[in-house]
Amino acid sequence: MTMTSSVPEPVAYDPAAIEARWRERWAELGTHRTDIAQGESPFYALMMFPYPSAEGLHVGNLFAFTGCDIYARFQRLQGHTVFEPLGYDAFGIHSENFALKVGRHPMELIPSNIRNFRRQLDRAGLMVDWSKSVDTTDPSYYKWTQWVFLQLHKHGLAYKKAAAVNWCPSCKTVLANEQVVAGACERCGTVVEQRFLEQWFFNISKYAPRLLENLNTLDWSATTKQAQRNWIGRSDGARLRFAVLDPLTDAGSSAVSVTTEVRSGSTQIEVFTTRPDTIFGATYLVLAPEHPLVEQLTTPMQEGVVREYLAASVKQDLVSRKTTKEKTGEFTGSYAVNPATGEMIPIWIADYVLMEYGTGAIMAVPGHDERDFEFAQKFDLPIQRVVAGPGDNAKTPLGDAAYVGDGVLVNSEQFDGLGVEEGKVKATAWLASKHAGVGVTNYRLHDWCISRQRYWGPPIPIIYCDDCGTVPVPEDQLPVLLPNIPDFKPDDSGISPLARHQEWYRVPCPSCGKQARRETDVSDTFLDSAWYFLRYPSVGRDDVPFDRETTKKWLPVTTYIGGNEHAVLHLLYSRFITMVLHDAGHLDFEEPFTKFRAHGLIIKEGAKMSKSKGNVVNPDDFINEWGADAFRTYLMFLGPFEEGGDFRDSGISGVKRFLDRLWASVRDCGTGAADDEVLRKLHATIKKVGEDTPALSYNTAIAAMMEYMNVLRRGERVPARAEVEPMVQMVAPFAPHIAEELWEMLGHKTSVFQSRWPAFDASLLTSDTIDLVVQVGGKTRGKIVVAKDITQDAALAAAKADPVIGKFITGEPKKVILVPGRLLNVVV
RNA sequence: GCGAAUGUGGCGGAAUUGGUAGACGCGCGAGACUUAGGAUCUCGUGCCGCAAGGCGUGUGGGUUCGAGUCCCACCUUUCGCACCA
Repeated sequence: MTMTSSVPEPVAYDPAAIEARWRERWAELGTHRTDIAQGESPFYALMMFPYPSAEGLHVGNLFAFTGCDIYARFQRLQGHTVFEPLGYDAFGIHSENFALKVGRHPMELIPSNIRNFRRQLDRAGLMVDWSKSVDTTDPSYYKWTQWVFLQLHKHGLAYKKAAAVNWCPSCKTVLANEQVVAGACERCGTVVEQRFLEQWFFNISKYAPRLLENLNTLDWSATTKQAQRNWIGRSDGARLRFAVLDPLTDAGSSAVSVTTEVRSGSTQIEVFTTRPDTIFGATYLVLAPEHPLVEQLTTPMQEGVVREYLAASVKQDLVSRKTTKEKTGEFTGSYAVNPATGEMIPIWIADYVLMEYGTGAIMAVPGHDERDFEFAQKFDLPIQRVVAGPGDNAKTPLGDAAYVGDGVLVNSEQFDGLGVEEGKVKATAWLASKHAGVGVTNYRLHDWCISRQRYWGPPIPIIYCDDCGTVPVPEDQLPVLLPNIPDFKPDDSGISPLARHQEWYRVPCPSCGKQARRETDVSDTFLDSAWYFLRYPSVGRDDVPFDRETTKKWLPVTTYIGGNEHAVLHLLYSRFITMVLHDAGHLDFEEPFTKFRAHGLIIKEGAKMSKSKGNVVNPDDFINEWGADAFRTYLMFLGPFEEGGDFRDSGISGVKRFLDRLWASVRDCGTGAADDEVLRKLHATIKKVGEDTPALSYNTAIAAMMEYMNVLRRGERVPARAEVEPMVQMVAPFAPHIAEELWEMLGHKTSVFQSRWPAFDASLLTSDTIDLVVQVGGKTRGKIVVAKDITQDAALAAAKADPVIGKFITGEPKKVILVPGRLLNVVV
């Protein structure tokens, strides 16, 4: 070292130069490549792959990726072989709509978007192994997406049916239920219409019980699990059968004598209820307008009004149907028999009953269901109390609202006096014994419609042959390439743009060789992303979607970090596809993500960042001005990772100052012995950062390192090398470029990420004396320095002797409480 | 309506099992060094008060020697689901 005489200008921290240098070195040395075959102690750190938009990387993307990257880098310092891949989810309506808007073809737009994303991602300092990336629009990828479809088809889990589907008139495509938000298209906000189209569905509802059950075994964010539980929507109840009276014979006469036995052979209406205990209060039935029995049950007298009602309800869009509180309906003219009371009850139709749920028919118990009550009031139908709440009896009038609370059954013959829960069980058993019902569990989860009448997706690998019917494309003929067509704009026909291209869809039948035609719909983007994590480790293998041995070694994913906006879409579909592939013998695990953590949202000035608000932060600008290390660290410092935080432009300066000080500390550090007090703080910091980082408590980990820096440099002291070296390792996951540079400055020849996380010396963290807090009458009055194991009497004496505290202790204490190592409370 | 969160200085946010509320950072104030400072460093910074002291974690009660933390009743904001029988 050259010193004294002419003092040389100290080398300042120059993020731009350092970061460029380490980007190159990492690429050169392949630092971020994971040896998939040799990996010992494999650790698969997954982040949700982005949609490569034309706008480029969003701060929200970087927040998520950085959080995952820190976790992954920390695990690497713990000695794991970490695999951190990233790819692009580039198919889908979003890309296609954008391409249409700017008048370019997605096939040329997406690659340029990806290049831009890659440029931005490279600057962020992620430890991503780019040799194992995926692009869902690449035939070498979607070949296997089509393969996944074929596996479902092979196992009877993919089927085609004409169904009322959600149709977005603006995007001109079918939407999954999950993509309809409050009756409007999730993407463009247009009100969704009902249409009847032939669609491919995946039978995910069959897996509902398992998807629900398995949640208990997963280490996932509680909010995410809860969202999935709600979405799967289990409810326990019963299916009950109501015999319909023959309108010609029974209903015509005024003195109807009805047997309480359900007569076999007669028309029956099956309902689903969660309240079989209230069967004695069922005073009418309601069918959904689309219910198949409506036509048969409508009497000639009611035909006119029913028809009118049906016509109106079909026209009505789903929004008003699903959100209007005002009840509407019509009487069909027919009656059914309440199997419990034997009474004749009218059958109505109303659109507050949904065909998609349960059986599409309900028994109405207006006394104990708010919706039924409202309907009964409006149409003057009988309301019967069968549950008595506290203070009520069988005769207490219901007033102006249904009673939905707990209580005991009344007006229910042999069930009178039973509690609601017991009543459910006994009533179900009784009805079952009369062959009028059976206890069942119902799920809200619907089958997954995967057909999209659009262009920008993987063609569904199916061929229709007049002789052979629906024929799956043989696996050895995959991929079914998406043709490059100029006219990819969808129209109103409900038919995919691919259907305009005979040269593409006309193919020989794989089975008989006769002229046949391809399915012209493409599959939902969520199918692309439902299996991508299986592909990463096996990227490069063209013969299999995922290599058996590699998959065994690397999956399930060790830790998945992503946004909670995918709690019920992507995450549920991924679990489903994994389960199916497991059942088909392709995987030996059935849950793809052992641990999942949802990160929070970055907001700005109290609002979500959006172009319309003009509060979008461009990561490039910040990285140019402050460096990627400061930007990363700031993103993690502004709030708890799992909650997100408020991005303030001025906040980053504090983090930059911290890195400047760290830089100067290493640059100037001496070879002398470490100071004892500093060393104690260092080891406490190693402990804290080592605990907070894997807990994703990044903000407090950074705060702890800042605190240490304050101690380290207090009074402009020159730190010792031993005091700063572990600090470089601790900061490395957060600010990898500067850490590498400082590590090198300290004389190391290999990457800091080849080192091991510093160990802390527990013996340095304990001391013989402690600061004992003294309270008098519960109020804190000060603290005294005493021996760690001081007795209560000695502590009291010391407190009395303290000039400040002592004056509060007047007279003989009533009570003295010593919490060893913490505090003394003197009650006077 | 149902479900899940949330509420702490001027601001973002810290606080083991109940045990010094406000760590860390921004901002702000004072000072040092400077031709200069939007650089750097030092000190200060919850509120009221000259002080002693008092008051302070959405509101109102409660338990406790002691409550941001536990219990009861409300209120705020956010997110998810929403006529799911």
